[in-house]
Amino acid sequence: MKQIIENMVRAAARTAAAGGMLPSDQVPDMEIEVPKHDSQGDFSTNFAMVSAAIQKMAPRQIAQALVANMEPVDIIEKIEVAGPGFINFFLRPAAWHPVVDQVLAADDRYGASDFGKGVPVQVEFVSANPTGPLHVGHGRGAAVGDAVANILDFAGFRVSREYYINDSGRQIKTLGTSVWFRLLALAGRAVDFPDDCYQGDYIRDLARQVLDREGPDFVNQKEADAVPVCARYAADRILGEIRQDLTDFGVTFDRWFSEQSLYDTGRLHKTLADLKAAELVYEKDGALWFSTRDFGDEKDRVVVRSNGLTTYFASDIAYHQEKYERGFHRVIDVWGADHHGYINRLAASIMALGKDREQFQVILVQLVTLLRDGKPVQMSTRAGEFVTLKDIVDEVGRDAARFMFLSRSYDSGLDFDLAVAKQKNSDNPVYYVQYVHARIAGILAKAKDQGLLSDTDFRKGSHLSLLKTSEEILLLKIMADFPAQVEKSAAFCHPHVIFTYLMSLASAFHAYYNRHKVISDDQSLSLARLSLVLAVKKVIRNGLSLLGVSAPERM
RNA sequence: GCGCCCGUAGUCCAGUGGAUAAGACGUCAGCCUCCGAAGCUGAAAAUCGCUGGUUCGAUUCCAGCCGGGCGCACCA
Repeated sequence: MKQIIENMVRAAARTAAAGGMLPSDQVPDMEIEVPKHDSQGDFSTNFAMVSAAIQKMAPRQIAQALVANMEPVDIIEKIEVAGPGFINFFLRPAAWHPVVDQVLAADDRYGASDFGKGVPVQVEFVSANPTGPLHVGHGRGAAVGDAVANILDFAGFRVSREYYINDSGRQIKTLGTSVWFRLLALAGRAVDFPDDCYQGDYIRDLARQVLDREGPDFVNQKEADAVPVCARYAADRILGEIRQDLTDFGVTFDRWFSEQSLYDTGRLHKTLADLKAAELVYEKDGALWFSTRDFGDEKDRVVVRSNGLTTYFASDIAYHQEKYERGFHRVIDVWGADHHGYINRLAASIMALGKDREQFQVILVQLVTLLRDGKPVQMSTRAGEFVTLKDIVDEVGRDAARFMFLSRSYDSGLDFDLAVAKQKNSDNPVYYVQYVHARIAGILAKAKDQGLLSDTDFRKGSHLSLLKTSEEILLLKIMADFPAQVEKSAAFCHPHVIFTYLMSLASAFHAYYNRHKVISDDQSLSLARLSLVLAVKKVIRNGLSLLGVSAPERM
């Protein structure tokens, strides 16, 4: 549609220049956009304003000259010059009717595109340490990462979802120590539980399991031998629960990547060798430093400590290098906002190893503040005081939780009030959208009872010209806009664009529903309207599915 | 001190250069003999944090302030 109008404008500019009504035939960087108000037409262009400098004429005069030389195509009802020099195009209802057939034909692919041109993209998200259950913050990251992956996939990228398991290093050792000490206490030994260990009840449960498994003699092991056993067992169990919680949240991964495997396969070693060969590292104070400063970082970073151990940063460099070697052209990491200080060094290392800055992107998800009756809930993983993702899914449901997490830009902090989210009835926006789907399902069921529906009825589209009320035209316009919204959402990796879109489509439908009867004595009109609402139902479903939210037939 | 994110109605927020700043919650006034009222219609409510700059045009871009959140390890 925009293309048609742009072509008309370009043609008019040529004609006007040839006829001497415009000094120049130069076409500037104009935009065809959808105005905010109905009174400003269906589309408008700023051609005249951006041409003022070139043409050396007042914008309104340019606009008049252009309109005088325009040959409107048949879907155009009228063209006006307005405001400072906008040219507004008003379309006939018939211009919008084809969208119904487009939706019905494309079905669950309506809105999909080849925008991404099959470029392989990896989205790595959640990647929580297997030292405790997932909490609310992880939930938001999971919802965002999964939705971004869905949207990119729908927009024509080749997407792979990955979870990076930090199963090596100090936190895992701390986990093992925590379990070990709880285990000793269970066995009746007098121990001082270290302050820097994890204190949650789940540690006690794990200790009990290890004790049952290993037998009573296990307490006589040396700490150095026992801790790794505890650590491995605990990490495996916790990871299994994380996986289950994510599955229950509707999130699955194509691959779970182990940090430890970077050591085991020699990948990390190879990366360090590469860095040395490329002279990107140097020794100072007994440690090995990466000159990330040369690539935009504030300072250089240590990759091998003076005690000989590699840093977490070193694993991350190897891991990301490995990602690109697997063929991903773009890598997107979803992180909590508290890790933002880490972006520059990782980006620096990626650029140092020969990739473009654009190939690496971090989605920073701002903090979730969990509230209960308006008051913040204090949380600490170490102290074992937190509301888990599982708790939330159990309480408010998967759909409501996901919709809530995606309701606003991840650039903003989010207040998640359990008391409000628990209300399973009115206030939750997810029901507002799902209700549209269920309502339409009800209408279609009724139509079927009355024998109004058959497969062929929807294909012909011959009755669509009967759709001409303002509410119907609005629905058609909004549906026609869906592919563009998906593309925008994909281009910026912003799932909330889909949220906002769904709210506006739902609002338009509810208004229509209250004003007009879909099924009436007029069979042709009924068929046209049934086609319309069936299309709406499909678009709602497609949008919800991008956010990982179900579209129920009944509620 | 340095860096990142955010300042838009009483509250939560959408809006990456355009014409009258969108929606939700809350408030007020209405709508079910009729396809699901988890819905709809209407009203009141915003000097878009402040000051400059770029532009024909700035809530949007730039700079500097002010306020809030989060980071600044040879931890992960």
